[in-house]
Amino acid sequence: MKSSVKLKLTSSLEDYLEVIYLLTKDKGEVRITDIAVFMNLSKPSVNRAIVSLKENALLEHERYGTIKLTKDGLLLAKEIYFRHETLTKFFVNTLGIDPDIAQNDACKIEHIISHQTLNKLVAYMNKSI
Amino acid sequence: MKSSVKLKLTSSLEDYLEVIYLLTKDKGEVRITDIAVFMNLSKPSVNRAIVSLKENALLEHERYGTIKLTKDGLLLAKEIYFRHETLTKFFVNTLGIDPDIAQNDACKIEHIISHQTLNKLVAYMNKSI
DNA sequence: ATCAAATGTTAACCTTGGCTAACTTTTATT
DNA sequence: AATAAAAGTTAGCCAAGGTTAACATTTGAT
Repeated sequence: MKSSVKLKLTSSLEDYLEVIYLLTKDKGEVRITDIAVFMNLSKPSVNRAIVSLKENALLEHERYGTIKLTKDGLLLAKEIYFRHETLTKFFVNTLGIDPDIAQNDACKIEHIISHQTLNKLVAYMNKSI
Repeated sequence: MKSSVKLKLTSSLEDYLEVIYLLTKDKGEVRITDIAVFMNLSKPSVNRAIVSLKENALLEHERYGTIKLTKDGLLLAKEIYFRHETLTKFFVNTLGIDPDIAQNDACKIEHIISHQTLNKLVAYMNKSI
C-alpha cells in the first residue's frame, strides 16, 4: 500500500477524508449533511473541512452540490483506511481487544503511526498466520 | 500501573509532564529553560503549560523559581512514562522497529491509546517471553 | 556593588478546529 | 407556482497551543 500523494494532512482532515471515502463507497457521492450526521459534527465544521480538502485537490465540490473524491483523494483515503484496518485487525486478532475499543484506538493511531511501524505490524501479522 | 489521578490532560500537557519527570529524575527539580531546550519550544509556551499544570495541582512553581512535581504530578507522569516505555519496548523488541522511530511513535501514541489496549499489550509481551 | 547575561513573564498575534446564529439556496409538497 | 423544509454557507465566537517582541527579575562576573 503505497501512495504517491505526498500531502501531509492534519489528523482532523484525514478523518474527514476517510469518512468521505466510507460514505462514498456505496453511493458514489455524499453530501455535507451525511458527513455531519455520521461524524456527529456541525455542518459549518464539515463545510470548512471540505473547503480545505478541496484546496488540496482531494475532492470536488460545487456550491450546494455533492462531494466526490478526486483520484488523489481516493488514493490517500484508501491509504488512511488501510492503516485503520491494519491496526484494528491487530488489536482484535492479535491482542484480543473489544472490537469497539479497537476501532476507537485505530481511529486515533492511524493518523500518527509511522510508515515503518505500520509496515512491521503488517509483516508481524503475516508471519504469525 | 494504576493511577488515582483522575484528571484528563491534553496530549500537549501530558508531554510537558513527562519531560518534567525525566528532567527531574536526576536533579530533583527543573527550570523552564531546561524544558524549553529539551522540547525545542519557546519559553513562553513552556511557561503557559506550567501555569496550566500548576492549576491542576500537578506541580509547584514560584515566580522565577524552579519546578517540582507534586505527588499527583509524579504519579501521573510515571503512568505516562510507563505507557511510553511499554510501547517503545513493544515496537523495538517485538516488531523490530528502529529505536528512534519507536521512541517517536511511542511519544505520540502514549497519549491516545486506551487502557485496555495498553494492558493487553503488556500481557502479550509477557506471554511471549 | 555594579552591570551584563541569563532566565522568566507578559502581551499580542497566528492557526486549527470546534461551535451557534443567521442567512441563502435548493428541493419537495401541496 | 407558492411555500415550507432541508441543505448549505457565512460570520463571528471560543479554546488550545504554538509564536515573537518587549519587559522584569535573578544570577554571576568583575
